[in-house]
Amino acid sequence: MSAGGASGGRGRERAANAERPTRERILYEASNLFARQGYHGTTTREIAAAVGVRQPSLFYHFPSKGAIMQALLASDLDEALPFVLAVARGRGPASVRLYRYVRRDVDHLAGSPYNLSGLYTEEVMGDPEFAPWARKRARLHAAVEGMVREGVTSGEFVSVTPALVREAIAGILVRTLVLYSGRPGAPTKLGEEVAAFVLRALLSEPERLPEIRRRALASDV
Amino acid sequence: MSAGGASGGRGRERAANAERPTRERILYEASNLFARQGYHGTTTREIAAAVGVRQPSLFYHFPSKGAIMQALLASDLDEALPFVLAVARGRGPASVRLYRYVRRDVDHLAGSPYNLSGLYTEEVMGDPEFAPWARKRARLHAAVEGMVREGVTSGEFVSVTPALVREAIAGILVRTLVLYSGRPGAPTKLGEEVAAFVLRALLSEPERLPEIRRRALASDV
DNA sequence: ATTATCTATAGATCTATAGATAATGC
DNA sequence: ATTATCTATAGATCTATAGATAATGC
Repeated sequence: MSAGGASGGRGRERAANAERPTRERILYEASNLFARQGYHGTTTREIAAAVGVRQPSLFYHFPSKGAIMQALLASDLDEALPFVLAVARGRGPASVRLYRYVRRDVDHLAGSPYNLSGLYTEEVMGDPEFAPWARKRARLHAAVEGMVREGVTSGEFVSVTPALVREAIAGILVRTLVLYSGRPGAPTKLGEEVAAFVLRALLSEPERLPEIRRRALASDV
Repeated sequence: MSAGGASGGRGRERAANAERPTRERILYEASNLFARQGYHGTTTREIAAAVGVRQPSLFYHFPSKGAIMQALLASDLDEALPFVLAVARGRGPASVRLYRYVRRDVDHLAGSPYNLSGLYTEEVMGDPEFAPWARKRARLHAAVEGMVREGVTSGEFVSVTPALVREAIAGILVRTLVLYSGRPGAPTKLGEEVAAFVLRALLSEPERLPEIRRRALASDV
């Protein structure tokens, strides 16, 4: 992900520094500070200090503080949203598709080089500056809610309030992120465990879980 | 709360205003702004505007912006923590106790006059100014994790990572709060639905849920 | 005298810009 | 010439204090 370069042919950014490019380090340190202190609770001075440069140097790499957040949002949503939409529209039982979504999202989030747990807070999602990402996030949530609703309609899932479950899933993802994002030591089967937790909570016949898990694995390429 | 009469003769707080005391309105409006914009993303000027007073007037009622947050934290934690500790230490199966905790916490949070969903964010819990409340919150989490661990040990619950489930439960509570706190229209059985969701996810024998629910109801006074 | 508000503003930030400086690439 | 950093600082906040003002209670 990092190797290819996000924006085409930059090619000479390692001028005075043989290690990771400053731009990457800004994103990394900012993501950790946003996670711990919130977006508005983090100053550009703190980000710069964590990176080891002076505060104005950030603005050589990003036009504004908000642009740092937007780069982090893009790094997650531009990959996560297409996947969820594809899974949600796919064929097969809602249970298998929801399992695939949860497992993949957890592993993707936990495996990110950044700590993404400060991105999907109300202070960010409710800020007009980030409205385009809030809309993407809403589409993702709608897709999840749709899968839950399908499962309830077909009888695969017990009778639950889809909107409530959608939020519950979002809450689980965000908090497991708080525990494990960016740090090592995350259980290798984190995605499996969280997906199993969610599916057990929903299935009318929980004994189907191993079968669902098998089918989800089979549909990965 | 005490409605109706043109102007009652309670204390002397109704000096120039027959409605709810300014202090209460500050807490109410601040809680909504904190929920939508975060603590650091909300200015004292915005709080004052929502209340309908000038910015410095807030400081007649609270010594600082942080004191507003602390009053909100106290309104929740000073009631929630003793309850969880009592339930966690109580006798009976872990399943019944966890059910009671989740149901009661959800209903308590959703029924609060304030919107409490902006309180338990990292930007607040990680701020040294609110460290005493973060510690109370940590004790609450430890009690929840303890109940999960007991259930796993006794075989009542399937084999899960207690710390992960503790965070998942916290995430579910926070997000359902985002949906329903402060507003009307919350399902009357919100606490029951969320508690059932969590217990289904954990129980080795999900068919025990109705029995657990019955026993939880019975142990309420 | 007490309660509750207001206007005015001090002092401390915080983001972002301007312009200088140094190192590398051609 | 380009890349990347620095110092200095402008301009816009934001929290909190000082002191005036008005209404009510005794």
